[in-house]
Amino acid sequence: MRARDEQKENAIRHEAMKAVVQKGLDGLSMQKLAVAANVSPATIYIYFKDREDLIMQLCITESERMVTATLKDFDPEMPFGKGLKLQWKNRLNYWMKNPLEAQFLELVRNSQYGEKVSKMTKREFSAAMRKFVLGAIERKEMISLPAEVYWSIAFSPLYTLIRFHISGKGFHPEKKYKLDDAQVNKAFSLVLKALTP
Amino acid sequence: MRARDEQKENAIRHEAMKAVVQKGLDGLSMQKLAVAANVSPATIYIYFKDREDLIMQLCITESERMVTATLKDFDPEMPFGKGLKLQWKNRLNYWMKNPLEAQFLELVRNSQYGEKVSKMTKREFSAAMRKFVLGAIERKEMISLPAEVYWSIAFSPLYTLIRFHISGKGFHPEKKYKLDDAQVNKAFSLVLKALTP
DNA sequence: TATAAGTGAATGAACATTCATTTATATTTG
DNA sequence: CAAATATAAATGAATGTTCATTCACTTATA
Repeated sequence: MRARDEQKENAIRHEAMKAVVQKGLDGLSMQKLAVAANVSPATIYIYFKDREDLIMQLCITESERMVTATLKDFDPEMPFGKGLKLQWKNRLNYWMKNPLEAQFLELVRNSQYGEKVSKMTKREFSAAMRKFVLGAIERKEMISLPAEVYWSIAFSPLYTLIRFHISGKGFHPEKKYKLDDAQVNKAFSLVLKALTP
Repeated sequence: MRARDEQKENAIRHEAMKAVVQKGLDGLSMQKLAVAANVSPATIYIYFKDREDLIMQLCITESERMVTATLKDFDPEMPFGKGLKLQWKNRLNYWMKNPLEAQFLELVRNSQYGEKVSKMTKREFSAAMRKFVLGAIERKEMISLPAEVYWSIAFSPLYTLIRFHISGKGFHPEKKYKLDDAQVNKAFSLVLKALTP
């Protein structure tokens, strides 16, 4: 028996994400992907059932990596301020170190496959987040809020800043926008001010 | 001379946005669009140069409608709290009354056409926003912040809540999420708390 | 030597766009 | 006012391209 060449699968996965991020989901052509990954189109179908399966497998792998990165050193029993800060750090870190993968995930989530992807979300993850928030409310470290309102205040400013950074486009058209620690810390302190009693 | 049938153009525009929102940008097929709008494929090319022009024209028309809606009753010299509240109201209103159009714009902005679209953004609009914020800082009604950090706190929670509402998916998988006035007001008050000295 | 990896060429469907005509109507002409 | 004409709207079929996927075959190796 001949063994699978792991490098081939890696090349396919990497070039597929690159194509999607650079040219949109419909820019992912199986024939062009084969050329980019230096394999035959038929080879892709050894590793993936079809085009949709390829996209879904990439999502599954990357979602898991992202969840793992996001939960690094995190404990749902942490004090609120410390836990939220760690969440910001982990999420920011994942984006900065994996911009291609993070953008790929975001693109697919905003696409017609968004439904399918959201069904693969880890239970473990939302459970930890829920426990963290409920504990914080109980201990009066945080005000009581509907989960969606909490999330919108706690994390959407961070993701908005990250998107500004990745695109390089802020509100000063002449120069490239760059997110720095000072801005992250400032935004975080405002969010904390909003969420604490 | 034969006059153009305005209803045909409207049908094309409407069905195009519907297709994009329902099936993604690559789900917009000119031949299927012709069937949906009840015209010949060739007719579409009377009104629009090509597929990309169609998408861009839709963006231009809708961006203008959105800017107009957002600036309704707004004056950059308004007191900060009042002005920000009106902004929230106008933006929320536009989304609730034009979910199809708003989702279309968002989808195209997140796509490979995003670059092109952002170049069409109204000067008038950003000028008004800048004046509003600078005035508020000057009068000490708002803390001084980099524009991007300000925007991320001031508006991204609103858009996040709107996206929850439109998708119907919040953090309770069993029931449909619905954004109500109480939640908007709560989120707004937290944002205001974060941004005021 | 058996088996699965890997291939290049082929297939048929869907795609954006064009073209040779036909159709409706605003304007001109009698 | 009515018939003729000019003009652009509107069309269905056709064009050439690109697409995802398959298949008969070759290659590497356990």
